[in-house]
Amino acid sequence: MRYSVSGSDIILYEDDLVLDDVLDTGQTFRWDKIGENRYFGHCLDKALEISGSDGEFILKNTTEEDFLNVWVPYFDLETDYSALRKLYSEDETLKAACEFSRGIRLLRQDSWEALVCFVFSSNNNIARIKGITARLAEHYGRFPTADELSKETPESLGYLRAGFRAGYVIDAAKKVASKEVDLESVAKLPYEQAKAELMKIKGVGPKVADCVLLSGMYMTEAFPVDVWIKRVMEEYYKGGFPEKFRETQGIAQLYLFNYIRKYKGEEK
DNA sequence: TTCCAGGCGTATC
DNA sequence: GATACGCATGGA
Repeated sequence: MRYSVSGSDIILYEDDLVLDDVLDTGQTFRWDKIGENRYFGHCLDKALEISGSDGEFILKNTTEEDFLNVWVPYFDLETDYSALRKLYSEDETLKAACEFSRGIRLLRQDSWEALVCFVFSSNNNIARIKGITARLAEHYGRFPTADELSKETPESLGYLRAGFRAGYVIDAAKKVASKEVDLESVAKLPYEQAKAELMKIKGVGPKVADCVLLSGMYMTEAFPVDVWIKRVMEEYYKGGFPEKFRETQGIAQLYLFNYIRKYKGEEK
C-alpha cells in the first residue's frame, strides 16, 4: 500500500483492491454505488467517496489523519492479500474463487455497527438491509449509539420497516448499552467465548455472531455459514474445511461466498 | 399470486 | 441435539 496527498484528496495505490468486490458483496450495507467504480458510504459517522480501479484510487475530501486512522484500518490496507491468495491457491476451489474476485478484502468494521447491520440481515435481502440501515442513520442524522437505540420500541422504529428484527436490534442495544454484553471486552475473548457472549442477544445466532466476530472484531477464524456456504461445504468440502487455513478461514469464506453466489449462482 | 431473502426463536421429539 | 415452522417486509 502506497499513498499520496493531493489537495483535499488521498490517492491510494493498492493492487489487491476492487471496489465492487469489497463494498457491494454483502460484507457491509452502508455503501452505495454512485457510478462505475465509484462508491459513497460510511464507517460509523465518517463519510467517504472513493473511486478508482486497476490499483489506483481516489479518496475524496478526507484528511491524511482520517485516512491513516479510519480508512487504512477499515480497508485492512496493512494486510498482504496477495500472500493470502497465494496460500489459498493450494486448494483448487479456493484458487478458483480467488481468481474470480481478486479484489476482495475483509472490511474491519465497527463492532456495534456490524452487530446492528447483521441483525438486520437475518432472513433478509441485501437491498432491504441497505434500506433499513440507511433509514436508521438518516433518522438520527448519523449512526445511533447503543444508548440511543436502547430507548426505542418496536413501534417507534416502525419507520425502519425492519419487521420482526426491530425487537432484536433493541435487545442488542439494551445489552450493549448496559454492558451485559460489553463489545470491547468481547473483542478480547477467545473465539468460542466471544461467540457465546454475542449469542446472548436476541436475533444473534451462530451466523450473525460469526459475521460480527469476523468483520466487527477481526477474528479471522470466524467462519459464517449461511445457505450459500452450506452449498460450498456440501459440494467441495465434505470432509470439513482444510485445517491449514483455520487462522484466516473467515477471509477465505469471503472469496468462497462471492464465488458461489455470483458465479455459480448465474449458472442456474 | 407466490416465492424468497447472508437466520433465528420456539416448540416438539 | 435434531428438525419443523412461523416470522415482517418488499422485490421478482
